[in-house]
Amino acid sequence: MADIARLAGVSTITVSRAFKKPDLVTEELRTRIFTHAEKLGYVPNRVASALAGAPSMNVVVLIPSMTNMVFVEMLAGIHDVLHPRGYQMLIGVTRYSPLEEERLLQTYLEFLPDGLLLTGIDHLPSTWNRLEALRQPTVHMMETTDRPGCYCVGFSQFDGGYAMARHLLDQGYRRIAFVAAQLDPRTLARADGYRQALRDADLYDPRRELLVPEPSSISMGANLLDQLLAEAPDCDAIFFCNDDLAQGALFQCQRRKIEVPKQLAIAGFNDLPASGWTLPSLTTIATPRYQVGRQSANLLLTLLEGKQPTVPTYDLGFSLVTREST
Amino acid sequence: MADIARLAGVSTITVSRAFKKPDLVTEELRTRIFTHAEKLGYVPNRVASALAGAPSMNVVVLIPSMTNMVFVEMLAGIHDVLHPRGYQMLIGVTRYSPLEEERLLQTYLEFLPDGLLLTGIDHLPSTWNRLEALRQPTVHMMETTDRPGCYCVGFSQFDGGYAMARHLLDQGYRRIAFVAAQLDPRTLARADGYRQALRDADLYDPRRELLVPEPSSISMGANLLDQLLAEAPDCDAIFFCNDDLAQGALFQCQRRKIEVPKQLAIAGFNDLPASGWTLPSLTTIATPRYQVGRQSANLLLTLLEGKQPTVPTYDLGFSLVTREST
DNA sequence: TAGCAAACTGTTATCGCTAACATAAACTAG
DNA sequence: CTAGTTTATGTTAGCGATAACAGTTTGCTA
Repeated sequence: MADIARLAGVSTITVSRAFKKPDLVTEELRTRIFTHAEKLGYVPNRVASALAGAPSMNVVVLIPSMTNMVFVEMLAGIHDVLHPRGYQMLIGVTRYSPLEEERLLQTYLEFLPDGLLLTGIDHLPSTWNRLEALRQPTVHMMETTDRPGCYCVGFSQFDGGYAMARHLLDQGYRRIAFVAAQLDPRTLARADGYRQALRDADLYDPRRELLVPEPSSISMGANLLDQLLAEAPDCDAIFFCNDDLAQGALFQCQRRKIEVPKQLAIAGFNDLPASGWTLPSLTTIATPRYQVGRQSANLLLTLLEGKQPTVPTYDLGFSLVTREST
Repeated sequence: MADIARLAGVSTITVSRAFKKPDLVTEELRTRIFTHAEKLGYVPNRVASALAGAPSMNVVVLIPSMTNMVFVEMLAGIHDVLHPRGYQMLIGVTRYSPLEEERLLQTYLEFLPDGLLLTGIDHLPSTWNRLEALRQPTVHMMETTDRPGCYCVGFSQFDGGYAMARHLLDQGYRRIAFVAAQLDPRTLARADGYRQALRDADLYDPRRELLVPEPSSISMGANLLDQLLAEAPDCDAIFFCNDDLAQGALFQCQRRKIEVPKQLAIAGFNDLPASGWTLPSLTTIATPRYQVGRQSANLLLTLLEGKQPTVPTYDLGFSLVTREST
């Protein structure tokens, strides 16, 4: 920067301004500065920039897992909004642990992020306290809450669970099971929605619930189908907490020659790309995770500009996708 | 830091050392320093640290796409190695464009990364030049090359394509088609492998190739199956350039009541989790993308420590997974 | 045309930390 | 017991940029 300044016959602050606040510098000087910068192969130093008080252009993004497509698509949405605005994501993986989240937060604050994007609203009390003390804005993704002063973008996982259970009831199923793995807060909220719907219809039976803490996957879905049918062979529909499990169950039904939906209905959650193509195609809840990412990033950008968003919470909803499996 | 130093009755450099080079500070002082740091809620400032010459602890990772599970799993591997060592990933998405890659490189260098992880070896000449001029080490992922001074971790995409075509020939198929989308360099290398194998068997026929530049997906796989069978109805096997397309084709075959592999064999590439579960299960090439991520990160760490790795290139290979679809 | 505001550029003082060198104390060898 | 070495800490001087304030010039109004 000093070199450019010397060659262009200006002070370094003018070079700085030519790049960061171009309208404060006359066009002539600006072009002169840019010419010399080009010639010298100048690469601005964001680290120095951040130390001197400019925004670091870093945004911390904490997600539970990087191998779960749902969060990856959310990441893609965030990236598509932040990248054109010059922001970098610092991605942290909490492995579904609030404690790990707290640790990551601690570490990432060292990078002077301009803002934070966290998954979910189930943080440790100490995490909440720290977040409130920060001057950096935070947006919580994938769920909604009424907690005051908390910005979030998501949808009601409970309502999603309720809607699917309601759909199964509407289709005439009466012995509806719920199967879940990777029991994170969102999964549990879906379970609560399911329970409420079945209780409302006076058809709830805890023996038709199968919850395991292991990570979910297609093969886990196949396993859990077998396990559930062994324990509760009379059920006529199974609501899986996500499409991975449901797809695994569908494949296993094909192998076991269980006719879906005739003998057994299968439903999932999330609407992954393959879910419309399986045989039978999978009834599921389509969730707007890419949009959650985009909207969260946009909300954060609003906050970073110091503006007050019109509302603190965006409920992006979900939609029931009725297909052949129910 | 100055506050801690004052309270602990030492100079700031000693505080710095207590954190960064603990063995240079007596245990007594160290505990005194840590106690006060804790009490004050001290959060180190990595930005200042990087400006003063310490490593920035940032590693730039450029991948073509964030919605392709192959690259995401590679990312996961990188993350699993770098995170425990305190490094952050700055993730850039090139959208399969070398030009965009060059631009991203330019931008990310502003963050003073300690090292770079790039996907593939097809960079612009200007990108290669710039990389060679950098003092930061670079590792190229997913492919291998003999280019001198170039570190890479991957496997031969050509050999993968060849191996699958060879497998189909061995199974007795004689009219083997190749279908690809998203024509990136790795896909084209697989195509070359396929061609070579068929030419070696004197069975190559360009009319059985269908290459489209659009992104690949399950539904694209279904489309391309229809398209190929319309143009070349006599083929007895189709080698899809990846499992997404192959899965889409399998689903479409089920719908069209085309018996796989009796009437038509289907093969893919990558071995995605679902590929072992489809009906019929999918013959494919299992690629070590998670391991490529891990090994690349490890190689980079070696270089970051200033050590010379034993070899510049790691060929992690691949394996043919023979299943029901062929 | 005085008087003042707006537009542009410059000066100075950091931001928080660490490299490099300097010093002091403790140890070692012959 | 001296001289050289090691170990532990301190001093000084930046790293490369920007904020805040200070000039200087230009333009406009009455």
